[in-house]
Amino acid sequence: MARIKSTENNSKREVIIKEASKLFKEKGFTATSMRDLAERVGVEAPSLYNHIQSKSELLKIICSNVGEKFAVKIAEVEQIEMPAIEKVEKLLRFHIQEMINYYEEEYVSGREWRYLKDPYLSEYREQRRNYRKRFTAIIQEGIDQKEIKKLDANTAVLILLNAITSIDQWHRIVHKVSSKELEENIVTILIEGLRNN
Amino acid sequence: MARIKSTENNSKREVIIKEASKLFKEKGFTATSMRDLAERVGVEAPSLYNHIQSKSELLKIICSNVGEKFAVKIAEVEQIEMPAIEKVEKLLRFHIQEMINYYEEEYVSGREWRYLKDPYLSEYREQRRNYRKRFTAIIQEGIDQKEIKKLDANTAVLILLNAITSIDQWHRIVHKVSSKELEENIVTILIEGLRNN
DNA sequence: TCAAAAAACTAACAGCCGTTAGTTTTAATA
DNA sequence: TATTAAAACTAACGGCTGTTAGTTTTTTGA
Repeated sequence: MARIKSTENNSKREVIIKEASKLFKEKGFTATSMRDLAERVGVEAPSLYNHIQSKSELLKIICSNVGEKFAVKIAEVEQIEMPAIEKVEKLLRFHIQEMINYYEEEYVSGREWRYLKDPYLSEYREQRRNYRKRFTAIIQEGIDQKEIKKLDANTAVLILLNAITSIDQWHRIVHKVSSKELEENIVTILIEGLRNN
Repeated sequence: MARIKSTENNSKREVIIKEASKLFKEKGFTATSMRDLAERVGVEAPSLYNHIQSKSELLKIICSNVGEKFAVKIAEVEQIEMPAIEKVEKLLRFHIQEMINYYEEEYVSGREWRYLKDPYLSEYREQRRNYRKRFTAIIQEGIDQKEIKKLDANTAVLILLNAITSIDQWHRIVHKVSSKELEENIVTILIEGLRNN
């Protein structure tokens, strides 16, 4: 009979995933070895395989957790009735908060996803495409409503997303300015850049 | 007696560096093997070592070429007498042009530099710090002159630089919109975001 | 307390890595 | 054309990779 997994088991798995996120962020996915990871967890490398299937699975878990969150968020924002520019602002603030609170996971899912293996690679690519497409539609709506400057919506989305998600010095800024101030700074630059005055 | 290196020799070395840039961009530095590179160049792996010293040296060359360009450019911009916001615009346009014309090298130097080995790693880090510092000073000048909104200059610099240099889909946008239009879109969003109206 | 399951361990695998040594072929120079 | 340097080749190295097999230890549940 299959036993219910104990909380100890679950939390160990989570420790591994958390530690993998940190290492993948620090050294990059390819440059991180299972022996590196094992050392951080305090165990020999083969023991990891009692909790996970493969190195690749770790990346997959990290990426799909993040992907799922953004899929949920954009669906939520789409349904609210508000000006497009405010929807954009809502999404930006969400991105910033996620970066502040789940920095390693966000960073890894943003920059190391290309080391996913098929079929997960294709899935993740599709998920990203889908997210960008829906974000682009919101921006286009804002342009049509003259809330947002006339510009190429695709370009705008790439600029916005990359401006936030690919900063590898969050810790440095967050130490210097408060996270609230940081959020306001970013939103100011990017939203005022879009807004049609 | 040392012979003068033939142009054939020089161009071969350049071919290797160019091909390395493409591969490091495509697969990442760590995931690229010397055998991969050799295959692209049309040669066996050990033959590469007649032209270069190590894999690491390739990354160093790519990064320091890019770094040098930006060091020269910011020194040039600093010496021109013009409003700070226009200096920022000049730098942004330069970044965009470099991304359009030397995409692989820019991408690699922006995202793979962390795999440099000391002492090059420290050098490069210092060079980046220096560049950001001088860029920050220009933005601070703009804030003091009330050309630029009151915000944290450090944050602003990170946002600006990352917005442009970490886009991994340049080819996709450049195919859709002309490079001139692309430049104007980006400058519009980012400069209007900074400008104090 | 005893049986069973979970999770740790050691040993080892096949394969790839960057690179060197030594040799042969190609190309340039006198 | 003969000499010499440059650049290609093959073979091989020590080391690291993710992972499996098999075994021992620890923890769990009755």
